[in-house]
Amino acid sequence: MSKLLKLEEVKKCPAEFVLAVNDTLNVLSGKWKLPIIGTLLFGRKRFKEIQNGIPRITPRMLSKELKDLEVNGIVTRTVYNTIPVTVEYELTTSGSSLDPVMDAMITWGLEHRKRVIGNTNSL
Amino acid sequence: MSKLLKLEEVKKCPAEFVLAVNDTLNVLSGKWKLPIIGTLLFGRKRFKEIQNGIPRITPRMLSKELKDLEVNGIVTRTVYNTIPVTVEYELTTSGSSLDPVMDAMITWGLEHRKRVIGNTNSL
DNA sequence: GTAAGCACTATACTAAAGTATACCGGTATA
DNA sequence: TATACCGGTATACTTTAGTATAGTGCTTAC
Repeated sequence: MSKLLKLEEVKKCPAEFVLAVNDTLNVLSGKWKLPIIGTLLFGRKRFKEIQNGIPRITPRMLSKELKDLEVNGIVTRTVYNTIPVTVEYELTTSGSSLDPVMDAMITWGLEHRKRVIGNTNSL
Repeated sequence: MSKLLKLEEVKKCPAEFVLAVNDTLNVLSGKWKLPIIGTLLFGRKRFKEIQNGIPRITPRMLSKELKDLEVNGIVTRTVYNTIPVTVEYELTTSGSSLDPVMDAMITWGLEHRKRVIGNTNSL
């Protein structure tokens, strides 16, 4: 397998296609992933800073989701042994490079709203 | 508000940004949405055809997800009064235009796999 | 008249995701 | 000594997502 596959070729291969899209979807799925990633797009932040930036999130969920993002290689967790300890979270390369995916989603979401939700006056 | 917003401007507006990305995410989230959309990318299909194309899906879930996709404007449902009735599902403009989003996801997913899952030999 | 196919629906269940509330050890401040 | 901040964890709960299994009304095929 060559080190760089063209998109067109991948699309002919449903297995790899599905795996890759699923990876992306899994990383972003859940109620709080997007707010967290969004917050970290503005730079590294501490636990409480993230929590304060996201209105109704509980520490349990924030902790859980940050762990999730960490094991998935989206954020890094750095502990400084200050007194008391300071913990900072930061997006990895993978995390930051979600930007084009988000862009595509924004574009689609806006277009879709114009087409559908604009017509029917629901939601 | 002008009829066409530049992406850069939208990004400065967290509310609209989050709404649009959430729309996209909601449309794609769930275990069976992607397989269903994927199947329909190859053209309009009947209920049983979709079911046969997606290994372990139950008619309940297929029915539920198709309804979901329909009310979200991703697929259309057409009933032909043949004997017995024929029902066909087809992607709408919005449904078909998910392509660039998927492309972005494939690209990110593949890159991410190379970076992370390639390193640690897990999953 | 029995069975099978189509396009589903109904009921009941399990599992996963998310919430609420309280608490931990350490430190520093009043 | 009492309170509060930091970065969380523990326990119990509710809600949502998904599964299992059976059945519906209609029709044609045997």
